[in-house]
Amino acid sequence: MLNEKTVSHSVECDDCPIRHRAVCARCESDELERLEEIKYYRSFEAGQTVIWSGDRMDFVGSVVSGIATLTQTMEDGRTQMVGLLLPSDFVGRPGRDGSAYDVVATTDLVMCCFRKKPFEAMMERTPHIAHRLLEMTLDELDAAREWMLVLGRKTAREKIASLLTIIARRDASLNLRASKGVMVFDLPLTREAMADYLGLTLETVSRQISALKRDGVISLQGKRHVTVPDFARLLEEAGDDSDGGLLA
Amino acid sequence: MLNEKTVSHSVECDDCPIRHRAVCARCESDELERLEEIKYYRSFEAGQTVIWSGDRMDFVGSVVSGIATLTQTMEDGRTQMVGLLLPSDFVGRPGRDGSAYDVVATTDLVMCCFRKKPFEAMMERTPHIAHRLLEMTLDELDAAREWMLVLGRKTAREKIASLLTIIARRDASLNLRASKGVMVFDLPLTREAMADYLGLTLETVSRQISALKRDGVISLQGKRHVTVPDFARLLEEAGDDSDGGLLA
DNA sequence: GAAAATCTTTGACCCAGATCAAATGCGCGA
DNA sequence: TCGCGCATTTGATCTGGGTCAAAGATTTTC
Repeated sequence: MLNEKTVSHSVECDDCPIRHRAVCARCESDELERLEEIKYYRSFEAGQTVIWSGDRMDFVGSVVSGIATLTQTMEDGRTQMVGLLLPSDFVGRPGRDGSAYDVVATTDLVMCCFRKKPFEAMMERTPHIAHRLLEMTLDELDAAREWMLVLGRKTAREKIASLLTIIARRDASLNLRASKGVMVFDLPLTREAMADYLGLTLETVSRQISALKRDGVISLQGKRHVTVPDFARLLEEAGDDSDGGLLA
Repeated sequence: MLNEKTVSHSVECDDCPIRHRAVCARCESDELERLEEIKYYRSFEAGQTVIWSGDRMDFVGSVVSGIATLTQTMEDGRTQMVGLLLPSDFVGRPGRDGSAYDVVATTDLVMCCFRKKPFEAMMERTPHIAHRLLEMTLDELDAAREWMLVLGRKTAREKIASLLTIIARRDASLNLRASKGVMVFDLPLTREAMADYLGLTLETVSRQISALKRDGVISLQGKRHVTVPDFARLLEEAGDDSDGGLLA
């Protein structure tokens, strides 16, 4: 049941929902035209693996819509999520052949891809792309380091609150809303995926979510739809001082 | 007792010990000359703070010799190390004013610095620098993600073994030796610093080091000098399959 | 629309690592 | 050489989160 497909109907970059945030964000219209020549779309269904760790990767690309996860696995099966890929995030690494991680679509996913060689060549001639990619990579590095604090030093309750904080923030920024007061959003992850992100077991995730609900920090409609009555309270529970610091 | 000093005696880039690994690695000699005009050296003593989190940073630079740490601290004092800066590693972020982390010299430290504005301007005109910086940032991102697996999923014993693995590898690569068989090196970190890196307490670090010693995985001469009789055995203890994967 | 397959919650118990506390070095200045 | 300060080790005890087990919920399949 392999349902990945290469979509042929071309979409104009001008109308692209991630036009101003992706790796192409800084491109002038002539540069965009050349990118348009080498791009193609791929769709994946929820649950499908986009790339296996160790696989040879002959493309790079951006998430256009949907959500994917980057995961590392030890031989004995322990797994750790090391990245959450949201629309506009970049997948793949110029200058390296294999993927170090599994990339899995957690929702239906559309990606804007470029074959690696032509993209690398284009990057050489187009500082706007290289510059934007550096900026995005530095942001990801900050996010990864922020996450190291979560994994290394926070309690289970703080970890859950931290994850909710991130998802709420990203959802707000995607929908151009402010990150304060009452916030409402959907959890794009199963309890197990949350556990893999947080370095916990799924049972602990479930228990801590119940506890936050009991204490009025959040309320749930169904299993996935979350209401946060007071975002500042959630931040407190996450152990973050009001500043924040995670990338948008 | 502030003993930082700006060293004025200029050192030729050609003779620089990090010439071929730092952000300037790809530069041609004319580019190097222009870099040489805007560079200056700073020295720090062991224990000194190079930059405080939140400080305005008006320079960027490379570690020339010595070791520094990047750490994050929560209001209640919990701290997590998020990076270990070794010779050739880059400090600071073009395009951002403040530092997000504390940078502390753990040994005597020499840095090759550039004022941020001139460096950013130079980066615009010099793709070799931007390209190398992107490459280094991608490597750091890989290292950070590798570390997320350590923090999130490994046991205390595996964490210690993982840290020893990294230090042994980096030491070997710096001294152009192979990462196999018998390895000997110095620990550049106190037990407390190791605990901050690993998300453990210093007592647990001490106990696990004693256990590895008891089991013959390592032996110690003094508190800091380590002998690993069989590196493959140490890798096993770290839970890594033989491949490795951490950056050099 | 009933059965199957998932996903989620909850309970009981256990253990790895934290916490609290006390020695034991070890280097350094007077 | 002595004694003070600091890093480290080791012991005793506690606990947050893991493990094992069993019900619910919710969605999918036919």
